Amino acid sequence: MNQGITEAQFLDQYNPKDYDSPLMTVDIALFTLHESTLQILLVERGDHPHKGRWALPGGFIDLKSDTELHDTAKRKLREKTGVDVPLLEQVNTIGNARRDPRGWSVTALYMALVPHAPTAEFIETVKDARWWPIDEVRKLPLAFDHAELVHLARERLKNKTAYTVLPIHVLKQPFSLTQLQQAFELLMDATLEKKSFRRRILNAEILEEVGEGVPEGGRGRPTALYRPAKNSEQYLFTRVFGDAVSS
Amino acid sequence: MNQGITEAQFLDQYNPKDYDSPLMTVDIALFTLHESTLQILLVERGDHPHKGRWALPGGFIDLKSDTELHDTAKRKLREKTGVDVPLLEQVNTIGNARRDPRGWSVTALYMALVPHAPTAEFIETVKDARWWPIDEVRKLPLAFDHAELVHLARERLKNKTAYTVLPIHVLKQPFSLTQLQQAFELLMDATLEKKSFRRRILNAEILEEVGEGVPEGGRGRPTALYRPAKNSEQYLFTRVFGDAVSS
DNA sequence: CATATTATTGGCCAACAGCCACTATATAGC
DNA sequence: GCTATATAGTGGCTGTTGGCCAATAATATG
Repeated sequence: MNQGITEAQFLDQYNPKDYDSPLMTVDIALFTLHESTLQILLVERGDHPHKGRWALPGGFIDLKSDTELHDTAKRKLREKTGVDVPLLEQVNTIGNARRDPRGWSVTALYMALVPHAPTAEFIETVKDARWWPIDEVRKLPLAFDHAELVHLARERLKNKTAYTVLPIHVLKQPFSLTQLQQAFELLMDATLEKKSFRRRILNAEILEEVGEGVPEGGRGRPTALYRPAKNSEQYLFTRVFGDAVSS
Repeated sequence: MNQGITEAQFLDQYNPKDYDSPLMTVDIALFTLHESTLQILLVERGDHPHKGRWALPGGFIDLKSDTELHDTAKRKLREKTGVDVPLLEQVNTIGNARRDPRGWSVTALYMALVPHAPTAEFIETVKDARWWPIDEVRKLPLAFDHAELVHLARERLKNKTAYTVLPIHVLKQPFSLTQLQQAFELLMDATLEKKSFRRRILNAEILEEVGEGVPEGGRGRPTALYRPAKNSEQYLFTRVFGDAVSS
C-alpha cells in the first residue's frame, strides 16, 4: 500500500477527499422540567431534507472551529438556547445507509438536562425552536430517525436519573422534598415511595435545610426547604435509587 | 439556502464531496479470558499512519457493503478472528481534530467479550494480530489514542460485568462456581466474597447443575459443575452484583 | 371549631450482603 | 492406614436497607 515511504511523505500525499466517507452529524436531546411536565427542545427544519419537520437541534461538525465532538454539540445548543450547557452526556451513535436520504449517515447523540428559566426568554426569540412536552412529541412529524433518537435519549434519562442526583441542580432553589420527589418521578417515569425517597435523599447528605415555605397547593402543613449542599457536586453520580421504583 | 425547490430536486443537486467531513472509523475492543488473565485483541499496523504500532482492530466504513455501523465492526472482527461476534456493545464515540495526523477524525468504539477457544487457531494464521494480556498493553506502543480507547472499554467491561451474567457464556462448559467466580473477579478487577457470590448466582436461577468434576489444582473436595440454564439468555442483563465488591 | 390538605415521622417486616468459622471430601506423603 | 493439606460448600449471625402504611403535625377554609 504505502511501502518504503516515511510517515511524513505519506501525510503529504494524503487527501481525505480521495475516499468515501459518511455524513457525520451531532444531535442533542435537551430536556427540561416545566409546569410539571418533561419537555424537550425541538427545531423546525428550514432546509431540505425533511424541510418543515421537527428535529433535534444539531448539525455538522465545523472542522475549522470545533476541536472536540462535543464542541459541536455545545455550539449548536448555544445558538438555540443562548446558554452554555455544562454537562453533556453521550447517549449513542447511530449510523446506517438509510437514515438520511443524502446517503450513509452517522450521528452522535448527546443528552442534557437544564433548568427552564435561563433559557426561556431566549428561545422565544429563536423563531424555529421551542420546548415540547415529551408526550406530545410522538404526535409530531419528526425528521429522519429522530423519533428513535428521542426515545433512546429518554430511556437514558430514566436510567441516568436513577443513578444520580441530577435533578437537584435543575429545580428552582430552594425546593421542598415534595417538589424534588416530583422531579425525580417525572424524569424516571415512575412512582417513588415517599418515606424511602426521603430516607435516601437525606441520608446522602447532599441537601442543606434553609427554612420553611408554603406547601404545594397553598394549604396544609408548611414544608421544609432545601438547597444543594456545597459538596453536592461530588455526589453527582452517587447512586440514589435502586429498584425502589414501581413501574 | 434551498428556497423554492422540492426535496427531489435538492437531492439531485446534492453531492457529499462538496462538504468537508471528518474521517469516520470504527474500533473494537475484543476481550477474552485465557489462562487466568484478561486478554485483548490487538493488531500491528502495516500501513501509515503509525505503521508498526499496535492498534485495536477496526477501520473505515465500507459505504457499499455495510448497512449499519456495527456491520463494519462485525466485518472487521470476522477478518481478524474468523468468528461472528454476536453481542457488540457500543462504548463511546470519540472525535476531535488531533487524534489522527490525517485530520479531524471520529471513531465509534465497540466492545465485546468472546470465549477463547473458537478464535485461537484462526488468530494464529492472521500474522499481524494476537491476544495480549491486558496488563502488558500499557507497555506497548499503541497507535493514535488507542491507549485511551482501551481504558474506556476496560472500564465499561468492569461495569457491564457487575450488571450482567455475561461471563457465563464465555467459560468452557461445564464450569464450577469457583471458576465462574474467578472469571467475574478478573472481569470486574475486584475480589468477591465466596458465600455472597454463590448466593446471588444460585438465587438468580440461571444455572443448571450437571454433575461433578475435579477441583482446581487436582486435589480437594470434588466440585459441582454447572451450565447455563435454558432460559438464561433472558437474564443476560439482570443485575447480579451490587456494591458487593472490595476494591 | 370541624374538616380537609399537605408534610413529616414511627415502626415493623422481609430481603439481602458481609463475615467467618465450620463441615465435607478429596489427594499426597509417610 | 493415618495425617496433613487443599479445595468445595454450608450455617448462622449481624447490620443495613427498602417497602409499607398508619400515626402525627401544622396549616387553610368555611
